[in-house]
Amino acid sequence: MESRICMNELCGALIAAAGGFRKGWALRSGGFAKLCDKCGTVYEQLAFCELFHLEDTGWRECTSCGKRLHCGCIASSAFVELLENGGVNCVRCSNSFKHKSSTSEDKPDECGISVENSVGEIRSSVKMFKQSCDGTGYDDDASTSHMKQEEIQTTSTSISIYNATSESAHEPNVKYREITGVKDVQTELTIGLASSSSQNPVFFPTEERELSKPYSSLQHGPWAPHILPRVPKSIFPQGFDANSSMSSQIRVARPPVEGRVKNQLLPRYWPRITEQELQQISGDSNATIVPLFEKVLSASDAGRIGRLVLPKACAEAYFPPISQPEGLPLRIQDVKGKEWLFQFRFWPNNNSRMYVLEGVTPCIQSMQLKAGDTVTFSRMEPEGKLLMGSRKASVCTSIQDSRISAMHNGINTIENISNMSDYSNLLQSLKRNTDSHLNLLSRNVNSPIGDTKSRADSSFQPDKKRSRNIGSKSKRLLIENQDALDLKYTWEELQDMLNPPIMHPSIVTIEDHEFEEYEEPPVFGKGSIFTLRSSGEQEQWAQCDSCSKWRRLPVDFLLPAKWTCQENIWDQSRSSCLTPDELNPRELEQLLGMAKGNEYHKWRNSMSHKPDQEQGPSGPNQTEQPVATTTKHPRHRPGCSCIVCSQPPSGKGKHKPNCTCTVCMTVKRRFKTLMLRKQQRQSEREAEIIAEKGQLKLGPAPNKETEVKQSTSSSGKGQLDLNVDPHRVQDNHASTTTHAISMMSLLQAANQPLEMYMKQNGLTSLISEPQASSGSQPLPQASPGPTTPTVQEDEPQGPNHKDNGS
DNA sequence: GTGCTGCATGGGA
DNA sequence: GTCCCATGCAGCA
Repeated sequence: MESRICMNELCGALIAAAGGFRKGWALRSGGFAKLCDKCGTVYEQLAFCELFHLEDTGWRECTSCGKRLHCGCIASSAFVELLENGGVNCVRCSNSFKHKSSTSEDKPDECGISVENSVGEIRSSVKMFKQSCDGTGYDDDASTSHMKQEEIQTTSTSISIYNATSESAHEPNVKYREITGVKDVQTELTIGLASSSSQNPVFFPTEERELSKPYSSLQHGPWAPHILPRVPKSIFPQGFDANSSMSSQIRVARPPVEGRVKNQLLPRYWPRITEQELQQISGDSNATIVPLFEKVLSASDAGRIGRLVLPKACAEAYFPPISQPEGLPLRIQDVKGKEWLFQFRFWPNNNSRMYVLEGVTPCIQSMQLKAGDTVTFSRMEPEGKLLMGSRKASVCTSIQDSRISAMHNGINTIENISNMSDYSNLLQSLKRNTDSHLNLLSRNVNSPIGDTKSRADSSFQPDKKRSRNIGSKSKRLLIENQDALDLKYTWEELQDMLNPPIMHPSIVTIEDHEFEEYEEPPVFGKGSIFTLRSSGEQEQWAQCDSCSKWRRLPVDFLLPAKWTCQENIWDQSRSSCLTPDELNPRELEQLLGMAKGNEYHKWRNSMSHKPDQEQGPSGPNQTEQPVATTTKHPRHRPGCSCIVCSQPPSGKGKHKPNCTCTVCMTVKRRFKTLMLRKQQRQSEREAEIIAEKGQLKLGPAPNKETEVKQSTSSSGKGQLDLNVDPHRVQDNHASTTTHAISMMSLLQAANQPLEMYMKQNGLTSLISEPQASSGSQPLPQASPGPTTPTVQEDEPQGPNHKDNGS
């Protein structure tokens, strides 16, 4: 058994992991402490404020007004006012609590909290504050303890779990169990001390504690300070500023002031929850909500994988300690009162941990969250229940966050923000901000209904960290790829996308720069869906904010934030909410289905580039088939002819076997061609074998590579025909021994733009409509093409290719 | 082929 | 250089 010297230099007792920490006691607040039996030095303690709170625990209740005071940890410091003498004041009645010191002889039956720092630093210390508990709070007069020390002595394993289910939380005799095997225990309110394992006990004196070490041995020792800035009472009357102003949001989420920098939560995790949101969460109950932290959902968080990566510091500070990667099941209640069960666990990662909540997908979907939105974690007091809220990445927050970001960047102060109009300030802040930040905003402008790509969503993240994501991973974003180019909106373009609610701004001159000042903040356009008719004509569909019906609008109409049927000036017959939907349910479903993956910038692209007017699926019975941007591949737009986009949809909505749409016909033809080619290769091999046999007699066979080279050059500039006309293939079979396949030629064939191919081959458009050839690369009407698509888009093309088969 | 799981990788602070 | 964490990805079911 490993022995250790007591870290208390004045003590120096040799303490064994097995027996040295004989004295352990549970906090009513749900934590444990262990101390040297000789000197009383506490080695590990869970400050209750940093974990779940049990009902009636974790609080001090003002004996005068009943207002619950918190111990003063970062998470809930809103409720205390520090006193110069180290005490805390009830912010309501100013009744203060005494600072009680303790000695080694004065060991507490249960842990209390003391405030021992006159400059606002609160330390949770077992030694210095003796309190008993009567179950209603922390009352010095209480003499009874529901927890007998004998019951709670830690053993050599030093691992205990305080099974704090709602029932047991009130029971005098609280059950304990070993942490091993607790995975199956649903520990909604489990408080535990993941102390050092029996195999590897770790104890650190304060100075040596490293925050990267497991939770158990860190942060929650008696010396672990929860440092708070001293907050003037006047600005902090109720814990949270009733005005959900930016400053109040920042103030609510105070980080530790100094010292253990690593222990500080990064600003991006500070909860910016507003009073309004708090009320929404708490509902009608009298419960107090303690905002813990928040996180902007990344693409992975919001993805289907169902794992929400938790900031390490937050996870370790506010979630129960876990010592095994499997972690614990965790119940978290959403704002609707629905409880979700997640698995809170971690992955070992570079000598550290990555904390994740698993199984969040249903919850994320229920909240209709996507990347870029924010999830907030709070704790309901006194129950200690974990709560999960959310905030959409709305324009408002982005404006606000932009301000915050700008301020963080030293761009604007609160003062000059207040001096400027919101709009002007936003513009100014944004304009001065990085291009990426700007682009992030712009990319989401007028984004259509439905899920957009997660990357785009994540790019909407306002703060600096998030904004840098867009360009961080080279794999994710090559600057020259199409997506990146799509991001390159100019500032002027972005301004165009802002739809000020009134059209006549007043002009304000600030530092020789003129700004348009609007009475109301700018809004981004309402989402809409862009479709392509069989005629090639683009149109826009917007949903009435009043009746939710979808109306057809001109494609170039920029929607305001709110739009109703009454504003449908283009179609008087449908300028009333009483007018039925233009689309039948099926069409509507189709439209909405296609909204997924549709993105403004793609529409914009198609507008600016005068899109490739290739037709989507359109048959004789589909006189009007809206074509949204493809979701198959992020770079592809309607009409993209690449091999990816030509594939039939997989999964839901798969085309029927007898479907004769362009895509299906293409695939069928390709398949046929592929089979023919396979046969052809087989024939080639056979012929080769025969030839080789013959060569054995006549002489050495030509190098295969040479053969390939020769054959490639003879088959039209090295291009490969994946979709050669079967008949021609048949006809030319005799001479196709020269056809060879290489990966490069396959790729070339697959990437051959349809338009180029058609142009080079003098083929007509795939669609019969004349508009279809009005793309950026007009397709010559070399011959009166058939009205049914002539699909040969993948035939091999060299720049001078004339005839594939011959 | 698809989805899940656990870990690895690498950019950025 | 260290740490965090978003995401990639191999292995597996």
